[in-house]
Amino acid sequence: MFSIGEFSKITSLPVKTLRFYHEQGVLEPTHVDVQTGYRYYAANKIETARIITQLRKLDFPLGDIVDILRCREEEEEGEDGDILAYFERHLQSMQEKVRHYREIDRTLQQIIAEQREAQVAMKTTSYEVEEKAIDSMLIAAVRIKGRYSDCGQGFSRIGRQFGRYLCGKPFLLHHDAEYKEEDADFEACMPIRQGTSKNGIEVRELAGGRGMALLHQGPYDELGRSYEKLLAHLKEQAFEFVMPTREVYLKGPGMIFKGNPRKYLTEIQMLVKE
Amino acid sequence: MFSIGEFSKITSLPVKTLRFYHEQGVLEPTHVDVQTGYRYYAANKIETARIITQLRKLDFPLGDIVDILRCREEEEEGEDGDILAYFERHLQSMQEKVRHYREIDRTLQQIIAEQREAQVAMKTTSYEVEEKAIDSMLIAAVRIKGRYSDCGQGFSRIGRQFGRYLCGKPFLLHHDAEYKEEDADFEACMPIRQGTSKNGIEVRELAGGRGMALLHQGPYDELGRSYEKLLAHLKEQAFEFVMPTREVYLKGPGMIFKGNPRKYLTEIQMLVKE
DNA sequence: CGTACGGCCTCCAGTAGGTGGAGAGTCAAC
DNA sequence: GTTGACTCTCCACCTACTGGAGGCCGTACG
Repeated sequence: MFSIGEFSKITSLPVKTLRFYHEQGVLEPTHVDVQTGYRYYAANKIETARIITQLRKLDFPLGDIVDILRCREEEEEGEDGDILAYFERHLQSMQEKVRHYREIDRTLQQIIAEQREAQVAMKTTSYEVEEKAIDSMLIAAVRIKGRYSDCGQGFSRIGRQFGRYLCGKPFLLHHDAEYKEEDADFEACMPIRQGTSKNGIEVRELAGGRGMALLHQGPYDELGRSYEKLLAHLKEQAFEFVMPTREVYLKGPGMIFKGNPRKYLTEIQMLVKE
Repeated sequence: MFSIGEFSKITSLPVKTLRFYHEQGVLEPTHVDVQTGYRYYAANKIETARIITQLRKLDFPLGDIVDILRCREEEEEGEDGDILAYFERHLQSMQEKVRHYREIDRTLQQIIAEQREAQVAMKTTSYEVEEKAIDSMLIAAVRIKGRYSDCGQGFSRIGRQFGRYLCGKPFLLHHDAEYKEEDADFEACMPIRQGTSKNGIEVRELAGGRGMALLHQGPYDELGRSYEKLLAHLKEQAFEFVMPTREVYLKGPGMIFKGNPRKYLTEIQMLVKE
């Protein structure tokens, strides 16, 4: 018979925990001194303690452990208990947790990447028209005819469908030559690594080329000023641009923080004829 | 200004939770009536509530949320806070959890598979010598010279190293022609899907062939009887066997339950010359 | 005028699996 | 006999809520 301290050293379970297990009926001492209340454990309890430790490492709830231990005792007499059922049920819930935390993990990574890119863009930026080569890319696109404010629904549909294949910033393709409030014709697009058209989302290769780009910092309703600046520059240099034009949302309202509109960053890109 | 009930409907946070958030200083009402104690929330609190909900969905602790919200308020004045640090730290702990639960998941699957196979073996078994073709297989093996009781260490070393690539029951290869107590020469082996030799564990292809096998039910110290039976059978049929012989542990003491030794199942296999 | 109802309040308890501490009793050795 | 190590019980604390009791306030109905 071991005192609680000795038994604690043998099983490497804290004394407090042993007392708690006694209270919960998970691991009862072999004998309790009626006078002093001292707990004493026989050697065969070591095996029980080992089993409990193993099951706890697998995150079994104490209640289940009690049941499983009871099953085990019955099983000694021959019949194969339904311990397996406990394990299968538990496996289910563990897989559930894996899914849950993986989902969170994925979302966090996305948020962090977004935030970091935005910070970099914030620092290395000059707000002047610059020429840049625009690569062709695979995109998922939803064509919308209506108001620009409806573009959010397009993006979230793409996000739901292709969430894990996204590989760049969302952007709009404008198919209207002039600004339209009510009946605009545009596409909400996201670059993706792979995928095929489905559920009204078109996946296609978007051609690149020689482009002129201007970064716009500030709220979206001030984009007009930047368009003006970019168009003026193109006219000055005698470039002719091709439709559609692109509006890339480098930093906008995040999925958690709306942020300060004065800090939103948008790049206007136009491909030019060579 | 909304009463707590109205605000609850807007934010889909239970009234109880709103009161709790007030108490914790996460989401304070705009105004509290001094007479009645009634809480009243202004419209701008809806956004705060949304952020809290989002962060809670990502399993952020309330304490962190308080800090993050404070950061956000400071950030309105311009400086980019260290919110990112919170996200990164949280990402770490979420990845930790994914690893943790994946590990549990893997172990549970293994236990369940083991248990199930053992049950099947238990039912379909005849305890007579039978001829069976033994396929060649890739194995991880640790050679041990000493006592048979040391084989457990070999298995656990292999388990740690190749845990996720295991694809069959553990077995021993006996290199001694006769039984030795003290100075036995044997290998602890596990079939694996892939891998290369390292850390004193040899990975190699183990040849198959025509074999004779006998199932043994009961504790290991009674294996001698089954060896006797198998050898008698071989002599009777004028077979000549080749070394090493194999002892496959179909059901033994599990990693959780030691189980009843009377129910242990071991298959003795010997390859014969043709 | 009395009361039933809905909304709101505070305070207390409980969840899972322990951990930490206070204050008091017990054991074995010197 | 005393010291120091050991053990006991009881209570509080952790997270993020949830549930319930008992009570206040204003309004509608009989």
